[in-house]
Amino acid sequence: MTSPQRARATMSDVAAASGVSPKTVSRVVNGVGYVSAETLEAVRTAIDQLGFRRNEFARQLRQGTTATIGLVLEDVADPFYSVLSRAVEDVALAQDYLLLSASSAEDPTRSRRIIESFSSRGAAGLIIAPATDTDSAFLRAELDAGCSMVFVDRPVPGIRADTVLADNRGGAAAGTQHLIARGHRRIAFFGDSASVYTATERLAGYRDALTTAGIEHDDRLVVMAPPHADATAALIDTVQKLDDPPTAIFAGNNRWSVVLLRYLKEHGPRPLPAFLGFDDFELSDVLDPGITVIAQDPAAMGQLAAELLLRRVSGDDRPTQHIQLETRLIARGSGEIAGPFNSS
Amino acid sequence: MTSPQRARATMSDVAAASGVSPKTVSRVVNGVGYVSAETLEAVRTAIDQLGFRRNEFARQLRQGTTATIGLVLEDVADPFYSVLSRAVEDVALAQDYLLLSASSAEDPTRSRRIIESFSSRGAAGLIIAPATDTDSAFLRAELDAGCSMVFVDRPVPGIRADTVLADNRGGAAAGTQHLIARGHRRIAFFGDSASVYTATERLAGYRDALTTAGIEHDDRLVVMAPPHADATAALIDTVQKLDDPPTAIFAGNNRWSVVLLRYLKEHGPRPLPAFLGFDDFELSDVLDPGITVIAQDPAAMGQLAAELLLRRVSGDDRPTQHIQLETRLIARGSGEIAGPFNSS
DNA sequence: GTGAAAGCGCTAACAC
DNA sequence: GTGTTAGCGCTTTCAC
Repeated sequence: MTSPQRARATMSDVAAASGVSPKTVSRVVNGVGYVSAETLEAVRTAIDQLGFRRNEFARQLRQGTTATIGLVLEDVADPFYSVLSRAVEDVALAQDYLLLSASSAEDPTRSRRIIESFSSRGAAGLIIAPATDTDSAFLRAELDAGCSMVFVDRPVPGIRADTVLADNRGGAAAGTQHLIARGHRRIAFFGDSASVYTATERLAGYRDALTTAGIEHDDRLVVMAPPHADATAALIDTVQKLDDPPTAIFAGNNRWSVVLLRYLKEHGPRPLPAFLGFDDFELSDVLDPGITVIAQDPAAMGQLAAELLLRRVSGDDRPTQHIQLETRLIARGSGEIAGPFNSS
Repeated sequence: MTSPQRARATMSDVAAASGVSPKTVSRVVNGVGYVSAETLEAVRTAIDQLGFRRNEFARQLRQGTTATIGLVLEDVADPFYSVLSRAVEDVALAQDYLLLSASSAEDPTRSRRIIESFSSRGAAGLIIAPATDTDSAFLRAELDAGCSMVFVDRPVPGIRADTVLADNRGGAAAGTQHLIARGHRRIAFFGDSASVYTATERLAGYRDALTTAGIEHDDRLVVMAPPHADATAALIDTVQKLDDPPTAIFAGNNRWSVVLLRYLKEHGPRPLPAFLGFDDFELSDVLDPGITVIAQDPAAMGQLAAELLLRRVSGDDRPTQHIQLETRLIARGSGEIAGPFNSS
């Protein structure tokens, strides 16, 4: 049983032990300024002996800022965000920043609480995938207080800050067009709640493609709801049991893809309808047929956002940047099932 | 253009604005001690007006601790850990704790750096999925310095601290037994590097079951390697091309499951061998056949660890606890493919 | 119910 | 090259 040495050594302790002033210890610890090889050695020894570690609070209180950035997203357990999160972390750590992260769970109140905590803990900047209805006046106040922000995945209306977004509309249009080109005229679209930015953008892209192809819009083929609701089965059923059911399905995000694929396996019409999902996911290539997707690049999104933020934090005050990431269609089979009007 | 009010208001500012002393403001902010309704009102108004927010560093410098816990895991992008992470976060937030998290990437140096940062930022406690070869002397020093720790998924040899682990050995034995019962005698095992605790435990469970059934161990059927290596295809090939190839495959973790299933889809012998994976994963039920797994419960692991840690942090000093979570076999089809010696 | 004084551990500014 | 002084913003202690 070692007796726990409750009190951490301070710089003064180290200074006393090595016969120099606290300031010299500070110089050694931070590698700033000149220190003679001799005293350096003495101080280092004392540091090791006492197990000294710099007290970050004191340092930060003095300096007013921290090498910490905050990440707020909808749910770390969602693969899209967990990959993004890891990318942010890697950039942060490479520049000696630490990452605070939390899931807003799409709850504006929780989201605000998180942002306040991060901010009052001196996060130098924040990367935010804003929850729907995030209070923008509040965010603006934070921005004005000098807290840099980069928004990922979704913008906040009325907030001037850097954004890194995917080309949701263009990607969804390309996906829909892909299905149309294979003879589909009745294409169902399942997206998240209409209040979610990405969902609405993707729906718009879907509609763009239908319009371009001169296909009538049938609202009964469109479902906009959170995919984790228990009601999903009923929603899907309603669409599938139309007199004129869809011959192709477009899933608006990876959560919907999973729910729909599960449904199709159990209750799906045979032969299976064509299927295309927005956002790639693990095992999409292992399913049979492989799932055709409009792939986003969450790692790139996280990396770019982190780099942008860290530049801002270090004083870059160039005009607000809006980065749009291209999406990429990956054909694996499910989206290449021909529709009834296929003429090829 | 609102001019950014660079400096946040302090308690003194609020005190001055409302004509009281800083200490009274402190009482109001922290809801401690008695304050007359009148002054309370005045102080609150000043706080809102000035946009005051308590400076956590100063508070923490004074108090010596923070309502923050740190989480160190292998990789947040791994679904097992991302689910665990979310569970920890929910428990933490519910008790007004913030979560610092970082991925060790199985690198003991990175891991140590992360733990040091967390600790010197005053994390009240840490939840750690220790990287292999984590320096235990270092951890012990941290523990002695008063930083509570709970280890999840893996223990650290020689460290006395709470652990929350899955029944890796028992689960793997049950899985192997399941395959044996269906007539398999040649069962391949693909696990992570032998240096990884869970990998070795699961291998031991696999061997337990073979021994119990009186089946000879064939080391050529055992692969222990990190599943993200580029060499996986070659490793799998070697096993598959044995004169007497396996009729069943046991994947030692979800990363290996994905790699193996991808291989089997493309190059697998037909009919497919039986397949069983340790740890459940998304879409395991949507694949055809559904993938039989030994399911762990990462959310429960995270929740229990967080609750345990927060109790420790609040002064609970009962003896070290070791929680073992049962695993659960979920039969979905892939593990029920009969082997050549099936007699049922 | 409220205030004054001191100090947490560090570093910026300046002196030597 | 190294030391001194002062103070970051808060809370603890104790006095009123």
